[in-house]
Amino acid sequence: MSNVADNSKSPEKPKHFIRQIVDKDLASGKHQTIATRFPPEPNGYLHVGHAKSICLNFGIAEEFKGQCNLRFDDTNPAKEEAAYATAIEEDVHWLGFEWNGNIRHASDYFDQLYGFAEELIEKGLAYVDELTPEKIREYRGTFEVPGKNSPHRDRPSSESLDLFRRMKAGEFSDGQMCLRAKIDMASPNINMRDPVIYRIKHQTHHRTGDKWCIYPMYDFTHCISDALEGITHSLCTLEFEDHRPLYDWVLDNISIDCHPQQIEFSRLNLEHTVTSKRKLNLLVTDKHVDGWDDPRMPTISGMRRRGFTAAAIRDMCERIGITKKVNTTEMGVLENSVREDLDKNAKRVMAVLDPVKVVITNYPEDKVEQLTAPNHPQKEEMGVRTLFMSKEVFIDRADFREEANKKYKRLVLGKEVRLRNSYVIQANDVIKDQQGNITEIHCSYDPDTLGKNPEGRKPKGVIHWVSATHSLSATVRLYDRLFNVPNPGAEENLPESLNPESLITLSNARIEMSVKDVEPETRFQFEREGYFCSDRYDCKDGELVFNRTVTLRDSWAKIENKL
RNA sequence: AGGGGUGUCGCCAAGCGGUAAGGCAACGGGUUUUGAUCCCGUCAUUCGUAGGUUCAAAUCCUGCCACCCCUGCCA
Repeated sequence: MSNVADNSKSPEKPKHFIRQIVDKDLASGKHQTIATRFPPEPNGYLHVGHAKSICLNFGIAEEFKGQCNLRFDDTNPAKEEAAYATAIEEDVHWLGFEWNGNIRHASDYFDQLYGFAEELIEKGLAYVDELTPEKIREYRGTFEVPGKNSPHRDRPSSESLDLFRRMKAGEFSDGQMCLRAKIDMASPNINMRDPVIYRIKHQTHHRTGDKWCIYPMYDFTHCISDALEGITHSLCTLEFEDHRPLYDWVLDNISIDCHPQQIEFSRLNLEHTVTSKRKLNLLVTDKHVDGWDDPRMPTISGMRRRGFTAAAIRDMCERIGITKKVNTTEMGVLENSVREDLDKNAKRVMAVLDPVKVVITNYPEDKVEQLTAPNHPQKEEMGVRTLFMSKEVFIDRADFREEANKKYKRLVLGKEVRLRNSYVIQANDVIKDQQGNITEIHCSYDPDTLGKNPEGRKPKGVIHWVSATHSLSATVRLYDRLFNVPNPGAEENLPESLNPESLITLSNARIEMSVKDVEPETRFQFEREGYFCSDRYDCKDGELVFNRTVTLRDSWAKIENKL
């Protein structure tokens, strides 16, 4: 659907602080052109929080006619897999962004990174430490207590160099030694207390295979990768604020002629969802959901399958803005963004989710009429579709009551209602089974009400329907929020706050014929119900499966609750 | 001997010394063959708080308070 950014008619975007910085850097001539990057670690699926970062990085590059790289931060072979990388690429593309040139990998720079490490050693700014991980932690000190120097801190750089080369050659085992930057064990910033920059890991890397058994740490890798790629603005989340001095220290102390500016912004938090990789993983592993792309998951692939459009996700990211404040966005913002997109772009169709049979007693037995209905009430250019009218139709159980107050505008015994895009009918009789469940409603119709109101009156309600004989059976999955609490991430026991009704599967739904050969991932508005999307995987071979993306706004529910 | 950040409406968020934008939500009303959409209207005398500077302060200064992040050979 609408996968292309529609920025054309948003006259002025809010100037958040990062745009202001970029503006200023361009105006002052600090940069002729800007370069950003989106640097995921290929160890999980992208989620809505990443979408914010993707939109920021790619968006700002696009806006200022710069470029944005896609770079996999693959420095920890123990956690990373090629399969994740493939999924990430697909998600970024689907969101509507194009990266600059080839995909980059931190692992592409392993040779250069190694060279810079040797340079630091030669300058006396890094040393090989043989303290155990436990000892390193102990020597690091605490927030209140300064750390103390490792006994190996002042060994000759020639010795460190030799040891570092032997580390690389595979002479030592994991954890036996590591390379540390020599900065300041007494720094109030713990990241500056001689951070480890290389560690030994006898582990096959998904791209470099067994070439390396030592791998650089994030703090050493990220800034150099940025510099090597000529990144001008390195945008990251708040928790890296304390790492910025280290980012700058590394670039200031190696022979490199580029020094990107790291700028931090706050992550996205969405009410009723979690975005921690660990928690998302738990949901999948413990089968609380049906995989990473379950439509209830806040992953990009999950939201896609649910029916959210890329444009809607981008729109939400624009609306929430960029600041350094800790924030929690209400679901309403995302929902508003999808509704706005889908209202404009989704074809309308009628589907009866919980069918009850209506027999139109005065309608000729074998007559089948073909009626024409617009695909969109406001957009004529979206064309029309054919509806089949017959003696027996289905309506939704919720649209009929034997008796009701005047607020209820649907079918009531003895009263009239409009069948949308068809005739006005009147309910005359109700047939029930032994348990008292309604099995049939007998109605009469007014043949002179097609496209016009009955003489002298106007039915107050309109309900949707499908022909009992000329309609299709469908499975409809009603999704709702995965968690009942606003901030599930803060919950001690995550599964306890799961919403038991996050998925309701209706297998007896009926839908109009026009949808017969629907392609997967087609979005519709089921009139009076909500926006639905044919399932990307399960809707095939004539089997119709739809996922509810979001309901329509429901002011009736509010009225009803007040009654 | 701690350090780094952040506080403007229920939720986001502009504002950058000249007298509180906007969006979402909410609440009224109108149009409507979707209780949808659309339209119209209401919604911060006050910016964490206490002082100070100034003709003028959300914006500058000082003190206090609250919240978030940091002690992986994770990113």
